[in-house]
Amino acid sequence: MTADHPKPSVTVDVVILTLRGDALQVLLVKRGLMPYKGRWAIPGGFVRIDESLEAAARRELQEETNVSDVYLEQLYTFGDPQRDPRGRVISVAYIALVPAPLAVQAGTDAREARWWSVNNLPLLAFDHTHILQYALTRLRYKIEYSAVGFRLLPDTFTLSELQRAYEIVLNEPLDKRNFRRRIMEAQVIEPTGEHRTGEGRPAKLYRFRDDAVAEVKARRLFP
Amino acid sequence: MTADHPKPSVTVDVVILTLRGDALQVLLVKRGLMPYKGRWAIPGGFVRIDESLEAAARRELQEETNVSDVYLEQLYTFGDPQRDPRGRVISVAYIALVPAPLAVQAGTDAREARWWSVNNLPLLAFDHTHILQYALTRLRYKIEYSAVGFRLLPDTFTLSELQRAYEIVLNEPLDKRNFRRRIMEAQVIEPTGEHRTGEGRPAKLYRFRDDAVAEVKARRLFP
DNA sequence: TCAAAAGTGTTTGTGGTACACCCATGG
DNA sequence: CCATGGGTGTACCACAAACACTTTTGA
Repeated sequence: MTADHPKPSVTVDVVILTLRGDALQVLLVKRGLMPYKGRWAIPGGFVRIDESLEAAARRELQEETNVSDVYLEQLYTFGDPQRDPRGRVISVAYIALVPAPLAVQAGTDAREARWWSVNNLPLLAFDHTHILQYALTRLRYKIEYSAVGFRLLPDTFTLSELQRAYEIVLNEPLDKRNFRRRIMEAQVIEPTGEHRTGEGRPAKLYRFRDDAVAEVKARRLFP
Repeated sequence: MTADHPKPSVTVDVVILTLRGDALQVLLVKRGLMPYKGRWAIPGGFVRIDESLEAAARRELQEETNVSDVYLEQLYTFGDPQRDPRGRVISVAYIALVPAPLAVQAGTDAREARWWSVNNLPLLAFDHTHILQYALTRLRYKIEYSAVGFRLLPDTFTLSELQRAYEIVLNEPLDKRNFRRRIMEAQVIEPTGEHRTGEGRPAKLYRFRDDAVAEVKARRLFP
């Protein structure tokens, strides 16, 4: 094999999302080099020749956040020939969901990196605005019929915290009783036996059940 | 830019599906070269340096089937370093849905190409069995909540033909009255005014309405 | 007039949605 | 004892699923 034609470069870009301060936030890095120097961008980098795509994505994630064992899903591959002015670069984009409190300080290296609310984003480099919008569409869609919402929370959480997470992602208020009933019926969480104390009545803590069937069938368009 | 590290090769592979003889069928080509010489494979090829991924997929599709204007959707990108024994090859896989009667003879060039029922497949080259299974899962999933099923039928069709298409893809029988009621309520098709004559009572012909809202919201896991 | 496929309504059950009050704790 | 957030049940409505017979044509 080994085509005699020129090969494109392949990168992975990882849309890292978390919940912070009642908002869905995304981690962006400031570009220090041309092109788009000074613009904010989705973190990413070249795929090494002997590393799988997911491994490359996890490596980028680790470099930026120091967290591992997070939800990671391939989003889409962007391959427009004009998307990078330097030449042909194909980007395999991933979504990562980081539990809220683990999303501590980002950017251990020299690069400037910070969290941005998805409701208040800067101008991004390359086609990254497009990639990010696609990621948000996918997340909002997926959270409705699977249990990815849990991946935005720590191991244990209260039902109110879980409901709040769903409300932030879906950007709409949810009914407390209906929310609780459905989530209990779905049997995707179990009580830890602990309680979280604070202002007001202490709340039961729950954890996600790893053995749970976390998907629900879509309503059929046709019977 | 242009990394100084070695670059992977990038191919597109197109899972071309159609309905033939009451079965869902996929177009496969027989490999004439090593590796996997003599094995059947999903048609594909290298992405040219100045061509988008979708353009590459359409080019492959055209080379194999001589049809254009068909449904084409990016499926997933497969990038395991070991998936091709010749070296690092990343494959961006697409699904194409070809209308039943247009799916005429495939393979204009010297290569051997033929349709295979997805229920009776040969041993495939590379990780193509995996790619194909993933494509079928996606199709079956998607046909339940969107209107892609129409893309397997010609421009005009009867309700019985449409129902049969759904039954084949979903691999389960559907109730005739419920099927007709729902599809009419969804307002995704309209009568052409013509009839198809044959054995038994002539059937009304319908066409798909391009302006139709062809997606349905998934049932929420949580309210 | 028979075979073959097209076409058509109703009933019953389940699940979704809307809605308001009492409980446990800390200050 | 009061403020704060946690926790609980029911009634109504809409949609999904199950089900069998009549109609139209060609042979």
